[in-house]
Amino acid sequence: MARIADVARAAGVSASTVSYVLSGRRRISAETRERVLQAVRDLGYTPNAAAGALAAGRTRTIGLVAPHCEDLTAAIIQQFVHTIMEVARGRDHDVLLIDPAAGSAALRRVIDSHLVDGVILMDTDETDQRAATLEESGVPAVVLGTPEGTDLPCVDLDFAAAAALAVSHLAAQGSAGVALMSPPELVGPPGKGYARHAVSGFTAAPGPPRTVRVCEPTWPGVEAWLSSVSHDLDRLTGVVVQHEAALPPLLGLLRRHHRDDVTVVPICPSAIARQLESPLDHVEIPVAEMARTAAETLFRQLTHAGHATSHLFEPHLVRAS
Amino acid sequence: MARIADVARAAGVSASTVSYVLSGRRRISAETRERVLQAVRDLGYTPNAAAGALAAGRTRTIGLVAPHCEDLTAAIIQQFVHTIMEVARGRDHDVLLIDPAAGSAALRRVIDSHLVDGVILMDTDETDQRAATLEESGVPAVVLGTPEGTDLPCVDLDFAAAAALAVSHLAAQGSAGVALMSPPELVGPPGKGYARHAVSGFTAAPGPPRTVRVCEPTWPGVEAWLSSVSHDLDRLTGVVVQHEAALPPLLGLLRRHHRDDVTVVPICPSAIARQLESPLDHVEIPVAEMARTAAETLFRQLTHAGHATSHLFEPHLVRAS
DNA sequence: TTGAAAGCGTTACCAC
DNA sequence: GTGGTAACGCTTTCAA
Repeated sequence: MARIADVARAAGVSASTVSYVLSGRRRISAETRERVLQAVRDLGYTPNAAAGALAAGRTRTIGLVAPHCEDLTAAIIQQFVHTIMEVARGRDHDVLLIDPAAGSAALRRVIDSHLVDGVILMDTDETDQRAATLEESGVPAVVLGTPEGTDLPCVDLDFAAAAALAVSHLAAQGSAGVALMSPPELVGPPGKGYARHAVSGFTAAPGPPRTVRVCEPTWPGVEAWLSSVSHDLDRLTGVVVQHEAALPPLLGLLRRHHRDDVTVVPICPSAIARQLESPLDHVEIPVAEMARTAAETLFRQLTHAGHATSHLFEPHLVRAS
Repeated sequence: MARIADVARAAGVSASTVSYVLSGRRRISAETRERVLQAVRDLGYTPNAAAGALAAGRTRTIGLVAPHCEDLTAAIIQQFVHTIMEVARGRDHDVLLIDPAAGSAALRRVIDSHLVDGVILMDTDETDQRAATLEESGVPAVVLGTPEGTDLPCVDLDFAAAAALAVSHLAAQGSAGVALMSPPELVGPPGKGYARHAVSGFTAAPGPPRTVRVCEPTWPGVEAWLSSVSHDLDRLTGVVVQHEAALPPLLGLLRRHHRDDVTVVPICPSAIARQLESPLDHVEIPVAEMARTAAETLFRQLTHAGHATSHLFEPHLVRAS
């Protein structure tokens, strides 16, 4: 494989000139540049990443801690990962996976060995050790979620507002009693911020009587959940669902029990709402936008070395078309 | 951050000794090793990955091309990715994501810049350009699926046998007419090998009358599919499903139409079969085992530099418990 | 059992 | 506008 010296020789210039042509960090005469680029093409030269990283002190790689899940949520995560990779590639960076199960140690190892220039941490807890580790390490980083006690830039949907929006949508339809179906991640410690935020937004919003219950994402789990909330409320007419994986069983069971008086408003990505048994009005989780924002917030730190800011997305209601 | 020279100084040895202690590639006296390790701990030394990669000519990183999907299949992919990462970490390697949408060019770039020591390519077509690129590049690699015209080691489930097994299971129950629900990926070019293999195994197996149709993974899509196959067959009593995302709508619609005379046998991971409306006998896709095998096949090439062999998994029927 | 030193292939500073 | 060259931090051969 050709090295930079080979290209330099072929083009009749020095190695540094080749480097500058390729990086564009120096003015090079048009003729010289053309000769160099021709030599690069002729020899099929591709710079050695390790050598570049060693010399320049940056790897052009970002680390990504993505959670591992077994249900419909996996599709969301993938969307996220994919979008982040898109942004990264657009800036000539690569993406290294960091094991979410390995916690702070994995982060420390990857950072200390200088494998990455920055990190995106998904799926943070309310008190997230990894976020603390990240902050203390000093690498550029962005977290998804709203962990407490960190100054790292966060990106998240405003889940309190999202739940409130769902309630007001149901209230406007004249709902008599509304239940929030929360994911098991609500219960901690450590709990997930988004679950807790949704509960507070749900509870605080004006409207009909309400109840909140956690649900297992299985058919029997949803069946049990339904009977619980039916006890909690005089009359159940609306369900706010913050638990994608439970949606197919919920819709199936409501239909089976002929409960078409119950309106379901999920808080979920539109891609998931579209795959359901019946199209539903929903509060959208703008996954791609959030991922893009997270990635761009990271790159802002990598390039301008400027301070990055958090971004809390406003929820929007998407009507079933 | 401490460098190897700092550790060497602190331990009163040379840098090479530190390197050897850490790599274990040379016998070191117990006392020296202890002193070195102590210094490593004291200074919090972590070797610089780029420097190591440059000097040793290997990155301890493997590349992974994982497909991007929007439905239930995403959970399978994640399981795969997660298992591969587990194996990689067990061998002190990291995993770099390679954009599946960027085709051969992405592979070439990653390989030519020596970002990775080997590659795992998922979701190959029957005639896969990327597999060809990979083979020609000469890097250690493993592909999932059975692309034609490559000598790269392949890992896959024997989908022909899997479909045949599903048919024989239905035949044993006295099924009168069986339909295969194929994924849209059946139609090419380029088509997916697994879809084509399933069709041939399905068709060739002895048993009741059969029909094969492709299905869109939506409720209307499945509705349309059901009416097509009902025309094809005198009497539909069994469905072999090679299309995870279509399972929830299929089960929902069969129930809605009170077709409990129809038995559904999916070819899918057990994790997915378990999340369904009703537990189903299914032909298992052993995702974790396949991922593990793929990763280990790659590492066999990385370490022994020996020739790796393909692995076609025998299908097994898993009964709903 | 250990050390010295020559690379590995870039980048970027300092000259010209 | 271009070239020389010293890093970057490690691995590994050669010598002792």
